[in-house]
Amino acid sequence: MILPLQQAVRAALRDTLTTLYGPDAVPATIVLQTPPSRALGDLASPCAFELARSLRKPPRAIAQEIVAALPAIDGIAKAEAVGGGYVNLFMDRAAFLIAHLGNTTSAAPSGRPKTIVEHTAINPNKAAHIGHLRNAILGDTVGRLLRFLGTPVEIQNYIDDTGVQVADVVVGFQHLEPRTLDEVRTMAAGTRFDYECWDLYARVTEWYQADKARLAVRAETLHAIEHGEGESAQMGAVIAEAIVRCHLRTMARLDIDYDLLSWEGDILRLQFWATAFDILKKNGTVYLQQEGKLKGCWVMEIDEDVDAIAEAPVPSAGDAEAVAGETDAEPVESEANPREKVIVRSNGTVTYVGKDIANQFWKFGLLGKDFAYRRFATRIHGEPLWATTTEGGETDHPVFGQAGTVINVIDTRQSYLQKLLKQALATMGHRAQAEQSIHFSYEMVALSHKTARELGYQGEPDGKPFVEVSGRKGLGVKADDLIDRLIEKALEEVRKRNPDFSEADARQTAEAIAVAALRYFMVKFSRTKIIAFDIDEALSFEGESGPYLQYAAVRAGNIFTKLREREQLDEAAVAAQLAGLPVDTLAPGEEGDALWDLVLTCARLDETVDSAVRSLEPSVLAKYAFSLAQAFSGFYHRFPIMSEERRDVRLWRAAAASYFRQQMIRTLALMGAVVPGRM
RNA sequence: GCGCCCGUAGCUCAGCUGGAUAGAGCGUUGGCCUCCGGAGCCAAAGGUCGCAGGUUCGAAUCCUGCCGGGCGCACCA
Repeated sequence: MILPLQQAVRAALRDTLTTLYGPDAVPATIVLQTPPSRALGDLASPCAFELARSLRKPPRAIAQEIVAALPAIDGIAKAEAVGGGYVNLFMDRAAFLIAHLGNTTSAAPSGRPKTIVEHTAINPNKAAHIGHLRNAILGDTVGRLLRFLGTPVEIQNYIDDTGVQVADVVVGFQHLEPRTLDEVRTMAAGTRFDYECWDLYARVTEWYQADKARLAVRAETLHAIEHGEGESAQMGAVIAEAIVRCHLRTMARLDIDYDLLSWEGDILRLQFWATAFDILKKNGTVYLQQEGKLKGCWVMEIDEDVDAIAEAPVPSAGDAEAVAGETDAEPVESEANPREKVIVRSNGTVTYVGKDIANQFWKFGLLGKDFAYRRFATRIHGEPLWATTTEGGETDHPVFGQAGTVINVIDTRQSYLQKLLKQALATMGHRAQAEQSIHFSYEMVALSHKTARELGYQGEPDGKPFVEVSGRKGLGVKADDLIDRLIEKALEEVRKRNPDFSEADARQTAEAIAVAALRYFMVKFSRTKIIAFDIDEALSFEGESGPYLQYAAVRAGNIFTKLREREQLDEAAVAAQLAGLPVDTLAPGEEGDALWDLVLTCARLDETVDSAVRSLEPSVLAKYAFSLAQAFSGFYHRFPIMSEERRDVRLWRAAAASYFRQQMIRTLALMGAVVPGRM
């Protein structure tokens, strides 16, 4: 909300500097910052420091000249030269609060093209775990942030239904259990099919390890699935679809859902790859290697300096899952010949990179082909969830794809391949799309040693600071287990504090708290930080946590509950009465500064979202949310409202509380959390 | 070997495009519930910002080189 004001201030400063010192002296960008305390002002410019050298004058003198020459700015009450040479500006407090209270209009729909955000993309062969939660929560939050700014967003979830991971579970059912297709169908209809597959998948991994020759079974099965042949393929389809529905249920618990599920099988069957392959061959990006160990493969040369293509990282699609290497990693490659990446194997099958290129082409509307679409399920708020399909489908589907920007949420271990993808796009002449292909990368979620031990993991003490989650080994915290434990813990607290709650109310409140706790936890670390997941830390509802944010908002709400009971005053009435009040309460001084500090913090939501989107860093919003709650909690304890006798003071304080509640509700909504009535 | 990421208080992390005494949570110590809910508030203790150079009026922040740790560099996804 103070963004427009900042623009006005910058413009005024620029004009003033030009008048005083000539156009050459004006810095390219006028830096504005926030003074460390409200008593020092609301906005500060250190421009006098920059000018000091060229003007050969002390910064303080320059600051004074600027202040004297600065024209009146709407919304700014006064300017001062402070300290060694800062130009500090003070806002008109009362006018600002009155103007912003109750104003929750977010950015108007911009004319910007659609942004596709692809996230989740869990292999449909087992239950979701905490690593997948980080992906989905980050992706969902980015989508919300973009929408807040008025950008049209399409959320996609890529389903790798034809990969080895599904094949492995098919192998498990066919060779370890063994089960018939019908038996698997029956199991798949159960509620915890994803958990059953979790265990089976781990057993299959052990089965392979016991005898490497068994890997041939996997190869056969994978081939059958890729070609849609026989019972293996049917079983794979049954498994994938059932597991996807499990994942959707899990994510829905966190208020995460999707516009479209794109199935890899459809990409294969519709031969999206063949189309992309033609283009790649035609311009030489991909060529047939005639000799060496890659003889017979279609390969792409790897440009070591891919970053030259664009600033932003890379695009992709595909599965965000790491497959733990089962053979020892062979680091260095052999000869010094240019490095090549296999796109089509010598047996004619396409690698992940190839499929990804085709998918990325489609997302930008560059493929000249489209999927058919079917209704797959009903979304959380009632709209249909669409899925791609190969043939038939329904005609009344929305337009999918054709985005201006594509953000793929995939963990950082895939950065190398994402780079290749981006390079491929650029090489094929789609520079703009290459630049708008953004790899939203984040570090993995591992387990703290303590939590790993609690899960029964007795690994060799390898000295590493954390234990890696591994779907293959079945080592990890399942998403639903974690959510259940969070709800359980929240329920205990809610019952203790609200013995009068009905069972349903208590349950609903506990769920809201659990969601806030989990989502805040996953978003509060910056993307580049490895989360060593610790169950006790995640279950904490104190300090920097989601429930702390909700609690602050609930308390603000309680104030208005009381005001309504005792004075028939609601938030709108408070806002309406401010205009005629004396403004002494807001005047500089202990209370005025504290109250104003809270108001100004509340006002920073818009610029915070802006900054979070520009840096693609949701933790910026989380940190803001926490500081917002802290600001209110401190204020709440220092300045009581109900017991304050002076009417004007009481109303100004109530106005600040109301503004806080409004902004905290919006902030939490951006993080997919709600504020319960009581907690 | 090459590439990317991390290294800030005992622990986990913030620190925006360089700027005013380096912040928070947890933990520790000590206070605060006849008064809008203690999932809270206040206070104290605790830091060579990995190391060394450089740029700058000014560096946790930018550049270079080291040191320590993680990840990646497959005809796997």
